[in-house]
Amino acid sequence: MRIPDEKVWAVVRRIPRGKVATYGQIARLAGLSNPRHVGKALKALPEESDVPWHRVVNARGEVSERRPPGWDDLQRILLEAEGIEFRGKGRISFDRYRWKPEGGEEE
DNA sequence: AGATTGACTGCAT
DNA sequence: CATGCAGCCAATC
Repeated sequence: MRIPDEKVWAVVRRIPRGKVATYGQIARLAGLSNPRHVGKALKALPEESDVPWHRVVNARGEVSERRPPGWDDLQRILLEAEGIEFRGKGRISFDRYRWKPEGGEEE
């Protein structure tokens, strides 16, 4: 892998419980040039990992659709378990749950 | 080696 | 607020 996927996982691990981050934020923190690579790293993420990949959402504040339908539904369940509230169709209130990277990681 | 795709983003309409 | 188009890098075909 040319892209430091472990770095991405490290950033995702830093996400406090009850908050979410966008691929762009993670990509920037991980030093990646393209947010798409974040998705690739998460795709290669082993399930035995303790990385809260479910806290990673797209810029619109909604869960991204993966290739196999149904997997994204699991993410929503996990987010609700974290205490995150969804809007009508499955969108998250960013103003409330957006994670502030290395600027005051409060929990 | 060239073309296509992919867990995306940002700005314009 | 939803939709459309372009940019981006790496992996895969």
